[in-house]
Amino acid sequence: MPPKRARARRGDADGMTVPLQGPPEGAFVAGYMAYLLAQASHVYSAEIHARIKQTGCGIAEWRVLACLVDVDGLSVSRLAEMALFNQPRLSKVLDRLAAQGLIERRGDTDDRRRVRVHITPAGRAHAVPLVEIAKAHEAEMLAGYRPEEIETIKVMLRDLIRRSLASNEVSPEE
Amino acid sequence: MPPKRARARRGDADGMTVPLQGPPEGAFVAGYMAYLLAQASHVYSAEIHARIKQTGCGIAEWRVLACLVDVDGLSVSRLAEMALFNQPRLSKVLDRLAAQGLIERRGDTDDRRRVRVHITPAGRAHAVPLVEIAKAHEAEMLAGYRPEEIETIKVMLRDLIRRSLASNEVSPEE
DNA sequence: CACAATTGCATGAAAAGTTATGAATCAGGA
DNA sequence: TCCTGATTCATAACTTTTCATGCAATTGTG
Repeated sequence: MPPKRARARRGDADGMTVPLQGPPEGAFVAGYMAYLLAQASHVYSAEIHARIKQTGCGIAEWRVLACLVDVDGLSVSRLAEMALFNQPRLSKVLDRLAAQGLIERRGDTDDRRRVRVHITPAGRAHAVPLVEIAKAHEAEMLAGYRPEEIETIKVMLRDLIRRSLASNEVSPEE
Repeated sequence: MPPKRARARRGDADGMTVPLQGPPEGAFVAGYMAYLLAQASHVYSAEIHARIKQTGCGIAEWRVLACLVDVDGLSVSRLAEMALFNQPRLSKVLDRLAAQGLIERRGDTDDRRRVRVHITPAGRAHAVPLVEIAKAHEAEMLAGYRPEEIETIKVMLRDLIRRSLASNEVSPEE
């Protein structure tokens, strides 16, 4: 057992240090939506990432497995979208997961260009406890909120996501 | 000038494809806060990242420069916190920025372990237009919201960030 | 003051990610 | 059918990030 890093703040299994305090007041970034979203994602997930890593699973691998527990048999590119990876990166993560026997690639018989990704029983056995850890973490993190507040936040985020996707779809001007 | 990828949806200067639609309804990840935050950050920033890259600046470099435009002369570790990098990664980004003459490292005279990072005039000249691009992007992205809605979202995010930092600080229950 | 512990940063080696491209397959006309 | 263009995924070459560690400076302790 490693000697337990002395007095580290939590959420740094990757040596990542979480900000003690954000940027100074009045700074550009402090009011910049893209920064707030990135910071929120970063600090909110720091602890769960640390816990996942402690199990020996990488974060990229965890994200893919979590998606596959939800919906199995996606094509590579759709899984990449869902896991927020570009396609070549996902291909390499899949290589690693396949090497561990956690996923399996199967050719699509209808469209033989396509490869469908399936989680194996071993993969599911690996992933399910991680999902439990994630659920427990979420419960801890949101313990200070009332249920309707949580719902409000999630609705707002989904709305922002929907609008962002809409913006990104519009024809590249010119 | 490169032949401009055909018909790409916006926000993929890095070959990154932005989801057409999130995960399926009822999926675990669809309701999982960490995922929503990551997805929101991802899709919201896709387009601005694409624009920044088109200028020839990398995203990591942009994040550091944006921070330095806000507050110059931070130490390496504090700048790393602000830019959401771990320390070795920031050190290497700084190497690249220094090689381009955009930043400068100066030893702290009080504490000679410390290195203070300063943006150079060339760095500022490089960064300021990028900040303008970012501001324009933010205005576009949030054009559909009323000002008080935007404020509400930002307040909620800052609150979530504050609470997350607080959670991360508590002694590791063990 | 001497010495152990800590802090701040850099760095080498290994791992992972990105970019550009290619091979295979499919789809839509002429 | 044959050809052109698009789609899906993998991969090679290159770049970046990570992990572990080392060195130097500072702090705390007796």
